[in-house]
Amino acid sequence: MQFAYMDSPRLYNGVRLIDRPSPENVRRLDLGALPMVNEMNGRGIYLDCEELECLSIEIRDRLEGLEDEIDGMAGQRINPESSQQVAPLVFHELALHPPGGIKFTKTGKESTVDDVLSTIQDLHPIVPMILEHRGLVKILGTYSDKMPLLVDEYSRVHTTFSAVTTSTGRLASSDPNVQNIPVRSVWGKRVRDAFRSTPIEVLREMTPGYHGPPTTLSAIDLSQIEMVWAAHLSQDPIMMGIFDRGDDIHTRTALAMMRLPESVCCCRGKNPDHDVTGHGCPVWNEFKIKYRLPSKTLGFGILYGVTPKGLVLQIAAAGGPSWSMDEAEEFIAKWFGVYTGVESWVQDQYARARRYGMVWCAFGRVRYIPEVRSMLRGVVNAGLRQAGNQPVTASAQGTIKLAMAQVMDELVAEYQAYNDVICWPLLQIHDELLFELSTNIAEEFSQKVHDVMVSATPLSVPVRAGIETGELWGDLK
DNA sequence: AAAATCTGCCAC
DNA sequence: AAACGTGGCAGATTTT
Ligand SMILES: Nc1nc2c(ncn2[C@H]2C[C@H](O)[C@@H](COP(=O)(O)OP(=O)(O)OP(=O)(O)O)O2)c(=O)[nH]1
Ligand SMILES: [Mn+2]
Repeated sequence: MQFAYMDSPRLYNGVRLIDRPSPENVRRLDLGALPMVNEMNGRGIYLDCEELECLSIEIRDRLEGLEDEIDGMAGQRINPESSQQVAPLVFHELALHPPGGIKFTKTGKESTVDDVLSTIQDLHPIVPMILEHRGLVKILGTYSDKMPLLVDEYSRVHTTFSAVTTSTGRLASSDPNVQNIPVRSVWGKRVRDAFRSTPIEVLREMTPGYHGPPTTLSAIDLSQIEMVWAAHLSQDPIMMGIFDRGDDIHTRTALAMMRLPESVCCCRGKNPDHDVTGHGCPVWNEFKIKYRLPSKTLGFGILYGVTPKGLVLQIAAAGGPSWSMDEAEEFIAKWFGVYTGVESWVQDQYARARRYGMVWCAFGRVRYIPEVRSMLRGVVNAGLRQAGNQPVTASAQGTIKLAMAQVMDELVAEYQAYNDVICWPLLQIHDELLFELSTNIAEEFSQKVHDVMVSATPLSVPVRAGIETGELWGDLK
């Protein structure tokens, strides 16, 4: 005899989609992901230290030149890393005025954060040099100088993934953090290029008796995963329609931001001349970097409660068009006007936070939101934004954690049992899994991982994922 | 001199 | 940055 209500079907390890707080369910979910987490922590990823040492030398060289030029223009010795030296120089001695006015840090000092400086970088050549200096020091200090100090005897970097650190069910990576290896800047990408598949001679050293082929890296990345979950959770028909058609929401946002007609992005496959969304299109790569990337930030920003003021500053910092607050407000309203179901779902989360002092994700992972009881509006609003964010982010983590469990138990176990086959889970980067694989099994294994990832959580819309394979991590894009 | 804080920036 | 969210880390500055 069945009960009258529908139990949600059990997914891998008996985990369920369940719309109420459920610590038992979350426990199953998290414990299931641990075997792969442990495997990753123990295995490490090969790092080409010589490559990074060369990079460090080049960066130091560039830094010296920059420092000379900066000092020359400033007319004094100045440390570009010291915001307390940079602020008086650019805002007062050089009298450069940000369009949005000088901003202040919470302790009342003049802020020289990138977002502000980039709005005045055309006013004086010293500004872009300060910004470049900061970027290079960051890469040098955090990555190219530091990482080689952390490798083991086989030149592998072992991070520590923690599953009990975040309030959203994400993993955290530390010592070193491998979830923020640069990828967006030209210099930064060279850091990522130093993470690569193990040279065959090192492989044989690590794995005596290995007679298989060399290895390659393979990354499987969930597509627009939080937007997909937002569509599923809210059941918004427009957003669901986008994913049902296999469309790309970040690209659509980009086109809207550029104020191009809908027809441009709806003509996919029909009018190749104007179809900037087609991957075969020669302008696609440029489009992706110049417009799709900022549109990701824009779309997630709106979904997670960006204010008109915040949006204006965000667009300006990205070097985009100069919008008024009214225009930003209108864009946000228009976005929620299109995805009305998402707007009401977000409002439901706010109401839930206010009533219960907590929200929960589709797996029953709870986040307490005590901020809603504060007397301070700013604190309350921050709490409400967290309330809108956690259910989406935590649900998306459910998808990848289930995949990690199933891939480890079923696929990695199988392939590691074969002779002369390397099948190593290396890293998890929130919605992406990185493996090192013998080249002869790379394609079929990656395809199987892909299939597990996209079917781990059956949603109202298709979950998609991309596979990229290559020797260098930096090549997987 | 070491510890704590502030500010800034890398990624998803 | 006062107000998209989640993290970790480093250099400068301040406190102990
Ligand atoms: N709130 C917020 N979340 C972000 C931001 N950037 C990334 N995320 C979250 C949401 C994404 O779904 C998830 C994975 O990041 P990705 O860079 O892979 O973006 P996404 O998967 O949406 O697009 P993709 O098709 O992979 O290019 O991380 C951001 O700027 N703000
Ligand atoms: Mn992704």
